Amino acid sequence: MTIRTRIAPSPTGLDLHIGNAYTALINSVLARKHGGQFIVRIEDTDRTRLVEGSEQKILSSLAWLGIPHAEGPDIGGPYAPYRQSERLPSYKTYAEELVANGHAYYCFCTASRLEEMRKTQEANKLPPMYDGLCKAIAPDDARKRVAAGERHVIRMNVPDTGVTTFTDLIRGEISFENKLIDDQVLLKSDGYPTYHLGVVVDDHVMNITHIIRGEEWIPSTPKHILLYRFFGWDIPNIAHVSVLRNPDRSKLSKRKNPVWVSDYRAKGFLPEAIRNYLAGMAWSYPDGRDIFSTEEMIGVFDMSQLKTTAPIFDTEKLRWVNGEYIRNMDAASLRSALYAFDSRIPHDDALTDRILPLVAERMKTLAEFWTLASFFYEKPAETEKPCDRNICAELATALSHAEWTHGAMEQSVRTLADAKGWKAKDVFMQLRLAITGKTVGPPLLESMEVLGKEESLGRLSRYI
RNA sequence: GCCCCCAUCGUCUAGCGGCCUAGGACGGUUCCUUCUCAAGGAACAAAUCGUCGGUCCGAAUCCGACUGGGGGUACCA
Repeated sequence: MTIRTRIAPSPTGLDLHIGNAYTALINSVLARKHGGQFIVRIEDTDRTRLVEGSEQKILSSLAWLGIPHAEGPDIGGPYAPYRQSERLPSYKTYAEELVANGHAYYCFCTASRLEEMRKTQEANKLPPMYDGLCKAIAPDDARKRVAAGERHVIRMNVPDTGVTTFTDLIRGEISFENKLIDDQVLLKSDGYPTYHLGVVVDDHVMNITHIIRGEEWIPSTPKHILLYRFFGWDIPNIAHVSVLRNPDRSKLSKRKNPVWVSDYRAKGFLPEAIRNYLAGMAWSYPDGRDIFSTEEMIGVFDMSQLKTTAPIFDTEKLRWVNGEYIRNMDAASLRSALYAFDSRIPHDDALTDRILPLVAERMKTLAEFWTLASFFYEKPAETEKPCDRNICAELATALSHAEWTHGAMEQSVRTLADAKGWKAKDVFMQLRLAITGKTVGPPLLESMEVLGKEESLGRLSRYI
């Protein structure tokens, strides 16, 4: 049997959540390792939280990240449609089937009654659960009320005795007492399924073999197990990966951290670096190295080695990983990544290729290119510190006679400093300020070589 | 409240009963290199393996309790 995995994001955010990217990567790696398929299914069943354009963002971020899918709403596939809002009749049929054989029932309770019920339960320190009022309605009566158009939902009929157990691929056996499982709503009054019905039906119908999702879903898994049993379906393999956390240890949230993939893209992170970092959050490379490609990961990936502890998303380490990738990139790739990232960079390949060796090892993100290299393109408006007129004048004279190579220029600067009894360090700093406008940056003389004699001396002369 | 998951340096982790006086990486500190900043090299600091009990000749590794952290408790996913 071919392995089929999936992610099922709901289009309720601005973009692909980094946590979704993390589970997507793991799902994708497992499928690829076994020559299977990784699919994307959009779970747009919450009409109130739907965000315009979210689905497109999710799909494009997934593509940008380099996590390709075999089937999805954008490219179709043998199990289309891949958008739950387009599969409504299916859920209704399955829910009705459950009602017919007693595993679910119609519920006519209003929102206000449910709210009151919960308040009472809370006051009495009871777990907030549906009290089963509508379960007592005779099936014929319930059917008549539905036929008459009364507003209703369909709830699953959870047995009130026994234990539901499942084996998590990375956590082992997990059990829940049935009496603590709520009679979950399966079909909402607007005709849309809840997550629980939708996910079970579609995972079955789409032949998903491995469900890999965040650990926040562990408590609802017994409901899903029960549904598989009610339907008489085989239960797929299930694994819950840890959630990513904020530095304060709470679940990663947009209030405390950037959570959208586009945030990281905008900050100048590379997709391969993000994938590498995310992979390291979930799993350790067998030989302990921190830098590895997704292809290398696929080669040695083992589900049972997935982490059980929820890691803190460490932006510093991500920056380091990104820097490693930038340093190891070939010039052409880095060049085009930069052009795509920052529109201010002129598409002058020859010039870019002369600048890159000077700045690439100083960058941790693509965004840092401009802060490091803008002086190559724009005359610095003013320096951070005032330049010494006398030193600048002497430098201009000395350099105007020097051969325009960094070696010769260095000789000339050092000779001047010696002759005048100035500290070479100070002279270099004056020159740096005059040329680049900053106290830090790429190697000065090499930079001046790129800038050219005329431009360099021109900048220097402004301070004379 | 109730249910569930988790627990090794600040952070990410290696470790799956003896190889551990606990190894690596990020970050930090110091030094080398050096025209600045990086990168690179060297070194240092940093974990009584959450606590307490067991099991065992032997436990970071197995079991239990507790504590701590996290998650879930919706006609949200």
